[in-house]
Amino acid sequence: MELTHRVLVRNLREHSQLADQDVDQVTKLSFVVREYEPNDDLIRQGDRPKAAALVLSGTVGRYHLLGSGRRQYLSFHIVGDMPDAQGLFIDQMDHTVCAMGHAVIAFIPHGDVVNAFKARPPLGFAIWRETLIDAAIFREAITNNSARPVHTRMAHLFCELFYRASASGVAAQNRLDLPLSLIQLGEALGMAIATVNRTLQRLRATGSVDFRDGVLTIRNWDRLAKIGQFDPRYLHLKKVSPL
Amino acid sequence: MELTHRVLVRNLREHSQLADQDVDQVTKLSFVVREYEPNDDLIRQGDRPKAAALVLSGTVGRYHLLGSGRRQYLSFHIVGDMPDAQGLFIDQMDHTVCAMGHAVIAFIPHGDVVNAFKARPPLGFAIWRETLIDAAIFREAITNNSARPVHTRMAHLFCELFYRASASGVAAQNRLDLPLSLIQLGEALGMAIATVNRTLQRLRATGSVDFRDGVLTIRNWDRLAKIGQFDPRYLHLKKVSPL
DNA sequence: CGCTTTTTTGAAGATGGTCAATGGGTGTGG
DNA sequence: CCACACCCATTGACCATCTTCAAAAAAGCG
Repeated sequence: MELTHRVLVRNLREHSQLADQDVDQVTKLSFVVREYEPNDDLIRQGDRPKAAALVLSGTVGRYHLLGSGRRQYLSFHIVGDMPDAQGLFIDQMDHTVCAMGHAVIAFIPHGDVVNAFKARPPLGFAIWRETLIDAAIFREAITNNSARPVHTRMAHLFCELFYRASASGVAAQNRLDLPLSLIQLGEALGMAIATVNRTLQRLRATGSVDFRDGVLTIRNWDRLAKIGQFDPRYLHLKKVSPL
Repeated sequence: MELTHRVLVRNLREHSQLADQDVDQVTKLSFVVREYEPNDDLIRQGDRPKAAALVLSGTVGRYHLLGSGRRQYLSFHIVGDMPDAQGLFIDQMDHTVCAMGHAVIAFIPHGDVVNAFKARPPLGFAIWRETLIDAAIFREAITNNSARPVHTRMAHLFCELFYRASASGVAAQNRLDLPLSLIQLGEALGMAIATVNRTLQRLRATGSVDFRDGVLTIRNWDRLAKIGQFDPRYLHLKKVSPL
């Protein structure tokens, strides 16, 4: 089985049951692989994509571009995620998907995916579930950015990213590659850079996390989860216990 | 055709093409209708619903409950919306759905819906699209609450609600029933009540909108849309031009 | 090495939050 | 019918947080 197919199956199984026939169906999907450098856009706001992106490695982000030129990052994605699965049934992109660090992406033609659904509805439901979990992540981001103080907000984001990475098996022990600048972190959390920096220092001082040079290090998961008021149920993943 | 079926078909057609067979399939869905008073919860965080809610009349909202007891409203829904369509493929609710004003809701068993998908995939795709538009609304809320100053933020929410209501045909001319208190408005926009009140006054002073006693009145749509930096494309609806 | 970009720090200023008090409206019970 | 209670809206004053601005230090990069 091709890497692309393995990655997709593995990811869908983090939240859905797949029968052997579903897996067979996945292996019939065609695709092309492309590589991206940091800050490259994969799909732009306004585009009408004909293929769905699947992250094979690296980190990608989605963002809205505001009139002022500022970006609002909406979510971040790692191996196995399909950051633009919504493009399957929504013609025009309302946001942009970009590579945060170096990233390898497989593109699967929409037609192939839709045919797979018709042949194996449960496979369609699994991908549908994927988009629904996506929505749950957005909801949490609304709450996070609207109702939580800055240190809680940042801790929550770190928890989410580390938890999801653990579920995908890409978090080595207590470390995670997270190729973000403080500016980008601020554009995700709705804070000014100065605040990002100072908040980061406060969190560091609690001994729960460290984030520097694009690497997130978890020093005390329980403490971090507490600071971030993190309850992973909204991610709807099968049980994982980071650390 | 029953009211429930008509409402659903009408709403799906705001964004999707339905063939006659799809409509036939819709009429086979069974349902029960229930009424709710303001502030009643329809489905709670943690529930595992067995039926999907369809709004027949009134306004419902979705919210996260925070540790402090504060709510964060995530979105509001009107006739035709299925505020918990996600429950179809996600077992446990990660938020609560409640009636904002008096509301009439039809509940359609999940089994019926899934069978309909299998019989008519395009119908499934239409409902899938519905959930994807939902996600687009959440994304916009992230940006709205994270990156826009309070008056823009409030104007944007008013634009969205009025625009969607126009598309559904429930906005009478330039007025819309919006049974929200200032507290709830604040819990949606992430502002303190005092700020909500003062922001409302500022907007009123621009002559673009008025919101009082649960009624939203649009006085100058273009001006409001400009203040709110509102671009309706993210709603993915067929063309509508309010006013 | 010089250049750019990012991180760090400081200080001033503004926006919005908190707190507290007032008033209007509605519903209930005496 | 009035008194009271309660909820919601309104307003003012004060204060905290975060933003903005500016500048220095540190880190990549040709």
